[in-house]
Amino acid sequence: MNGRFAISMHILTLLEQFKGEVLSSDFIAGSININPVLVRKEISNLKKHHLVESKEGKAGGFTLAKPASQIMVSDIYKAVGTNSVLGKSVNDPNPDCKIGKQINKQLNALYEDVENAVIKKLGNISLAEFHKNFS
Amino acid sequence: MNGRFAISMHILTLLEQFKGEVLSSDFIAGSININPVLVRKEISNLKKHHLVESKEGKAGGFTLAKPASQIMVSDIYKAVGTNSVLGKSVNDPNPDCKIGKQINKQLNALYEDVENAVIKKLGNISLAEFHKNFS
DNA sequence: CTTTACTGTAATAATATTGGTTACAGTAAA
DNA sequence: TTTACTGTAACCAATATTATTACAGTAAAG
Repeated sequence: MNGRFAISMHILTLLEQFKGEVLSSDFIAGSININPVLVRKEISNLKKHHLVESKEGKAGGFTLAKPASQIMVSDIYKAVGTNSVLGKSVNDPNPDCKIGKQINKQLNALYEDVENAVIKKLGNISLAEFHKNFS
Repeated sequence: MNGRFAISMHILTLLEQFKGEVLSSDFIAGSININPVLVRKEISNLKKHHLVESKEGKAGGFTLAKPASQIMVSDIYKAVGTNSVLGKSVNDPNPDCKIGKQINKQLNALYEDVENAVIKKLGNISLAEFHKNFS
């Protein structure tokens, strides 16, 4: 995976920290230390998954779409949802080989198992709980 | 993660399938459909972790270093051990922000938790069991 | 109604990571 | 001493990721 999960977590934790306020992409980018456009792109995705709401125009910006207690870290993980935990099985193995012929299917089954374990684990933690760790 | 875990799984499953025989990197590469040098590179790592043994010279090649029943998929995962399941927290966040200052520490704790869940899951499956799925 | 401070998004450039290839020294069987 | 391998280094190509620029659209505030 890439750094997108970390960015989404950072964004959402910030929004919880400043709940009640509307945060601009510039402000958020300043905390993460990345380009504001990346923040807007990432939030565009979080909006699609109903985790964040935005307001356009002057004094516009972002807020959480629902209470942090109702956002599970697994929701964030699924929203970011890039590639699998164990990587991709991008190879195009030899179909004339018994192992090559079936390896992708078997690996994908394994990947799915692990993915579910991860989601279960992250489903135990809400954004509110994650945020409580910040002293 | 990248495709290295898939490659290692493929290599080890092949070695189990042809146990008793010594497989060359050319043969293995033919099944995976990648370059033989990549196979040797990946096996170089598996050797370091005592999962594979090699024999140099003519008629040389590779074999499993121990019975497949004694190799857990978690061992393979740990051997490949590239980056974390949830990605990296490569950002260099703003230390003047309460969230930015602590986010990496908090994310790393989360990552470790998830990593352990994955290892636990993969610790239930041996290479022998994985190989049994191939009909 | 125009200025200001924002979002939204496309297009592109820079950088990092990953995978592929060539080359060749070293080894051991035949 | 030839042959068929491993072991690695060095380099190149392909791909993925992240950063930047640019600008249209929106809404509050004067």
